[in-house]
Amino acid sequence: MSWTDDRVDVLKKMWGEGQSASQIAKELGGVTRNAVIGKVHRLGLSNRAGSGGASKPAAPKADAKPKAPAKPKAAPPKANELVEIQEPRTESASPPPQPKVPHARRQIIPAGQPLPPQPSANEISPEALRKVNEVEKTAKKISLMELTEKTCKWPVGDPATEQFWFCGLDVKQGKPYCEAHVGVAFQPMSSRRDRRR
DNA sequence: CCCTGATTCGC
DNA sequence: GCGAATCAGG
Repeated sequence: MSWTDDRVDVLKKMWGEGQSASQIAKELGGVTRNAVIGKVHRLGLSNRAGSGGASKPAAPKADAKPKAPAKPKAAPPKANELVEIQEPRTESASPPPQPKVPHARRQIIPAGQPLPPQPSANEISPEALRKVNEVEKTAKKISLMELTEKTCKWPVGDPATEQFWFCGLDVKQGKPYCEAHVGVAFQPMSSRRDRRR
């Protein structure tokens, strides 16, 4: 495969959108992410700015924020616009939505066997715990059979009841759990030491 | 282990 | 110009 004009076009577009080199490579096909990165450099748009020209050495402030949406597809209508703040609580006093699942986390753990890591008296960062609780709401709640090498295997609930499922979110690479659950699963472990090759 | 981009250097 | 190998970091 060679860098035809339109392929370079796709490259530029995607790179501009903040797509990763590997994603671009996948999209294009026939090239590796290395090829993409190499090309990106040769095109001189290594710095996710490219547009405009004015290649500035960039400010020393290397502050990369999580990419801005940047969807200049449609020109934003400007001028006289009234920002109307919709007061969420008008006359429509709809009953409080209760997607609340009969979860209810008891203090006592029924199981008698190798229940999962389940945080005990351990001191886990409140941040991590907060995150987990949040994750449990958005969890995919998959079943045992649906577990794969890439799904969080963090169990929720009591296996003896119907309210039992596995998190199922994307794992945190290598780990058996998603990011949040890895957090409470094993915080310890000495920090990774310098990995020399 | 997975992934990112950056660089190098033989082709 | 190209991109695999390698580097450096998350």
